[in-house]
Amino acid sequence: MKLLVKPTTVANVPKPQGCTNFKLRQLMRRVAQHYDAEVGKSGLKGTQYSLLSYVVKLDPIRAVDLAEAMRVSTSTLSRNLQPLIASGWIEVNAGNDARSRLISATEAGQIKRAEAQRKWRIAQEGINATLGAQRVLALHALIDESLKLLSPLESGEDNV
Amino acid sequence: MKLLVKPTTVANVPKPQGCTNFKLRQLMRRVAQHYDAEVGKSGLKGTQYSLLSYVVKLDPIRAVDLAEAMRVSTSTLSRNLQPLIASGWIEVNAGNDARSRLISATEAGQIKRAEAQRKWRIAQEGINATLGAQRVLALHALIDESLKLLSPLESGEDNV
DNA sequence: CAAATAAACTTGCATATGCAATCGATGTAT
DNA sequence: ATACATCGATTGCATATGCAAGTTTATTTG
Repeated sequence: MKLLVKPTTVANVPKPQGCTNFKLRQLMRRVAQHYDAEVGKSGLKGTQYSLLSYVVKLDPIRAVDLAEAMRVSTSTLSRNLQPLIASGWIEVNAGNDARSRLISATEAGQIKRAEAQRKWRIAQEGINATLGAQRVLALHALIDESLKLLSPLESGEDNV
Repeated sequence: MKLLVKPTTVANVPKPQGCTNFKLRQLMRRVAQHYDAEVGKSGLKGTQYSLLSYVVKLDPIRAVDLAEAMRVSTSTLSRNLQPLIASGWIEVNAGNDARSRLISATEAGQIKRAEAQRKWRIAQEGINATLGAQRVLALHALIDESLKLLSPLESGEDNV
């Protein structure tokens, strides 16, 4: 009996070939270009759109919390905020604590975000069309699962 | 009749939620950290390991061709080569053409690559273990398919 | 209360990334 | 042959990214 596809048992999974890191970067670069081409029409890079969107959604929020939500280092966040502050779309006000500050979206920022969101949707639908919704769904699911497995958002880690 | 799972027909695929661009970047950052932690022990960043590996494999190769193979812009490549040249792992020699140059790995570069590869393997196996080989395989396949669909490597585009 | 710790940000350093412009070398068409 | 287009590579500009170290403020401890 000749099987076209080997029966997949736990011990029978072929080893992945190639470097996950490199493959991810490759796709990320290509995808970023696609989004930038569309979202860029609003004056925002794709990354800036993501950041502004998170601020709008979580407004007002501390830098640490925003960094954790976006899973980016605080140092990166600190710097990535600058262009948006300079453009007047985001502002930083005093927090309860004298060391922390609260990040908010300005009036102009919310408007800009809404404008960019329309471009984003076009870009996203382009991806959905090119890759097929099914594939995009699978990719999203795989990414979400992988992130969970890789960084178990330590919350119940009181074990000492 | 109540279906637990909707039958999936072409017109019945739910729209993907969230931003593919952002999700990809999130995972890429996390994965890069994982590889850097291990490969870094050899003195190479994950990205530098990828670059050096490509040079070793395609040696000797022109910058344009290397950039296309790695799907990175020539400007990025031009700069990313610098640290490796400075470290003496890669060298650039004259090409046939007076404008082009040929990139090669030095003796030291090949040794360094072999050393880094051992670290890379550990990192990759860590990923395989954490995510599960099955999931990594699926992810790789999805990435490869997506790349093909997004950038049809124009080769047979002689239509004028 | 003073000293040691921890928390919240920021900064120096190094790298990654791409677009547009530039520069020199080739190739082509008239 | 000469003007124009192309190619191969680099550079200016702007952003993204993280680690480690530094600063200021708050909290915990002795």
